[in-house]
This record gives sequence, structure tokens and C-alpha cells, in this order.
Amino acid sequence: MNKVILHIDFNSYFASVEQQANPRLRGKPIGVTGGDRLKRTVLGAASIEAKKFGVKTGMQIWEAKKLCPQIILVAGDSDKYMETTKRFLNILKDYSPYLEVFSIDEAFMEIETTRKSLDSSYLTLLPKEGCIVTIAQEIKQRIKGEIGEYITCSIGISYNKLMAKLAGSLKKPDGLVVIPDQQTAIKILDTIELDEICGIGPRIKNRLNNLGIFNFTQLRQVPLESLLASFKSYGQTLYNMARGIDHSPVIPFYEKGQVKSIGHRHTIDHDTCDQEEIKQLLLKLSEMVGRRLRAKKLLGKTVHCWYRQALHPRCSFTPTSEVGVIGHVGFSGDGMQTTILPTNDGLDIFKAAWKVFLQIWNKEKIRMIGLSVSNLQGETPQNLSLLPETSKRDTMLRVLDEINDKYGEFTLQRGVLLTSAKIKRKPNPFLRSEGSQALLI
DNA sequence: TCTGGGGTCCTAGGACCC
DNA sequence: TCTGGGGTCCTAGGACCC
Repeated sequence: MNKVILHIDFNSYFASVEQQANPRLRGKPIGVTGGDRLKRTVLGAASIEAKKFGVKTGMQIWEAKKLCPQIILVAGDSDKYMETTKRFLNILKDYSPYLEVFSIDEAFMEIETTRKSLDSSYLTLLPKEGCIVTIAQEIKQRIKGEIGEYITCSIGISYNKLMAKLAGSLKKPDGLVVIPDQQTAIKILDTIELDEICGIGPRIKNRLNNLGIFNFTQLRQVPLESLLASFKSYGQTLYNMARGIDHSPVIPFYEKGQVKSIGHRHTIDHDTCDQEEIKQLLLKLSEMVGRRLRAKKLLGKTVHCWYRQALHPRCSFTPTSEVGVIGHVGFSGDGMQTTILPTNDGLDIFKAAWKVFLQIWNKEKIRMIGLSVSNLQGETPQNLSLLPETSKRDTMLRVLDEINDKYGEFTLQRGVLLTSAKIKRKPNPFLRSEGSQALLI
């Protein structure tokens, strides 16, 4: 038995789901935003029509508007996208149990074949019927038919994940590309940029460039020893990449372990050094994390908190507190973690995060704050304290979750949160008033 | 007018225990 | 007499993905 890997990647995913849901958006340039906040935010997706104007995912709103003044901005709805994702995964499951969910709009699938290689005919026979390309075409048709004609995907087919993903990226939208063998892979690699492959980002590309390596042809000429010397173990990965080699397995969804961390961060629409404002925001983020942990019946014991400092306008010097670049190039800030007793109570998480924040923050203005909880473990009887106070708290949290599950996040919340900064939350169809009812704790 | 938000994996050094 | 080695946990930092 030989294996073939398919990579299925949806085109302009959030935008096409929106167009599918709302006929008035079809055929028009639209951009999906993170919510009603338009300052300091970027597009989560751009429709095919918007992309024709040069609008791209990740672009700032003002930039997109400059390129395409008629762009229609739509507030994203993650539940809707998740729902669509579930539906396409259900279709994919019909073709192979070896299905790896890679992101909300991407999946890998492994199909066993009877042929030794994906030969030139690509008509590799499956144990039962058909050929891989026919299967891929059928998947595309079913997605259009069963989910919607605006939901299109590109499918890449190859002998490993890396090359399948590359194949899928070569033709968009609605593409179907096969990289049948290593020989073809190398030919294709020699025509693309280094960072067009999954695993080479701006930093690695830059470091390669500094070594005089600008393409895969040059990368292939570098001895493994040199790559190991420069990139440690990642040198082996780079060496393999240049040759179209990738041994990473398809990990089916049912074999993927628990999540490793749960976190939230928020960019404030203004710079602030108001301690109370920051505190409220961090508490709210902590509550959101706690709720998600409880929903998954998990406890976490490592709390990581970090922030980004405000940008210095027309700044020509390096900000003094640069401790390492967080996220995008050019931002500075700081972060630190601490370990506490396993918990999923937002208040415990907040206390730890706030302690950390006060240690790293030097009262400068900030634009973003985030926290994440890792070192996760499942709830066990041993975790559930028998102390009356703790069990009372557990009951309270359970009631709080039940109500918020039913009526929307922050329908009930801790009294201290009432004055907090507004974070995007789902509109509550059951409550006419935006005002939340306080649960004083 | 100036960059969102959710994750993953890897490495390295130090503390601590036996 | 003053010191080996293995294992684990914790923390910081770097890089990547969508």
C-alpha cells in the first residue's frame, strides 16, 4: 500500500461563507473584519472580488479602503464559520478516516492506493474505485452542492504533506494541482520563492538570504552540516524542504491530543497607561479563558501574560524596553509566565496574570494585552476540592456557565467587570438591552 | 493613518531531587 | 573528603502557521 496526501484549502473562506449566507454580498468586494471595531484591526478575509483590487487578508482596514473604496465590510461570525467547517469535514470523512484538521479552513487527508507511485497518469487506483483526481473533483463538487456554490476550495495532491500543501497553493481559487513525484517537486520548488513553502517565514528567509541563499536551487547546494551549524535541528528540515522531502504524518482528528494552551489577547483602540482600565481588560480576558477551560473540563497551571507597548509616533530610535519582538516585527513589549495551582477559575487566572503584569510593566502606555494558560490537565476527582468554599465556588461557576451558554457570554458576570472596557462579544438575541446583569461575587 | 487574534513547536539554561 | 549523572519541572525566548 502506498499513500497519497490531499490538502484541501478553502478560498477566501470567511468571505465566501458570508457571500453564501447573504446573496446581496455575492459578486461584490467584501472584507470580513474582527467585529464592529474598525480601528487598529485587520481584515480576516477578503472576497475574490476584493482581491482583484489588491486587498489581502491581514491588511488594515484603511489600507483596504484606499485600494478599494467600495469594499463592503462585514463583521465576522466565528460560529458560522465553525458550522461550515464541520459540514465540509463531514464530507471529507466519507473519503478517508485519515483526516487531519489543520485549521478552520484547511485539512489534510491520506488515502491509500494500490499503486506504488502517483504515476504520470495520476489515475492511481484506490482499493475500491476511481482515481485520486476523480475523487478530488467529486469532493469539490460535493462541497459546492452540499454547502454552497460560493464555497470553493483548492486541492493539492502529492506524496507528502509539504508538497500537497504547496500543490494546493499553486492554483487559487478552485484549483486542483498534483505534484506526483520528487522530480516534479524539485522542478516546482525551483520556480518559487523561499517563503512560499510552509515553514519558511520572514525570519528564516532573512537568515537564508544573509547566507547568500535566495532560492531552493541554492539551498539544495548547501551541505547539511552547514545548515545544521546555522539552524540547529531546523537545518535538517530546510535540507529536506529543498528536496521535497517531508516525513510528517497525517494525524487524524481523533488522535490529536488535547489543546496545549488557551488564551486571549486584545488590542485596545487607544493607547493607555490607565491601570484600572488595563486591570478590567485583563480580568475580562481571564474570565473568557476560564470559561473556555471549564467548557473543556480542563485545568491549567501556567499563566503567561504579555503586552505590547504603544508605538512611538515617527519613532526613529529603538524603544528602550525592547525585550524581544512579539508577533509582528517592529513591536516591542514584554511577557512573563508564572505557575499556580491548577485552576479554571477566571479570578485565579486573573490574579496570577495581574501579578505578572505588574512585574513587567513600567507604567508606559500600552496598546495590547494578552494572557494564555498552558500546562493543561483534565479535571479529576482529586482536583475537585472538598472544601466547602471551593465547592460553593464550583457550583457558582457552573451556574454562571450554564446561563452564559444559553444567553451569551457575559450575560452574567462578576460585579467588578461591569465598568470594563468593551470587548467584542456575541450579540445576545435574548436580551434587548446591552446592559449585563451583574452577579456580585 | 501605523499591524488582530488564535494557536503550535523547539531550544536552552537553571533549580531541584534522588 | 565538596561532587556524578539522570530526570523533571520551570521559565525565557524564538519561530512558525492560519
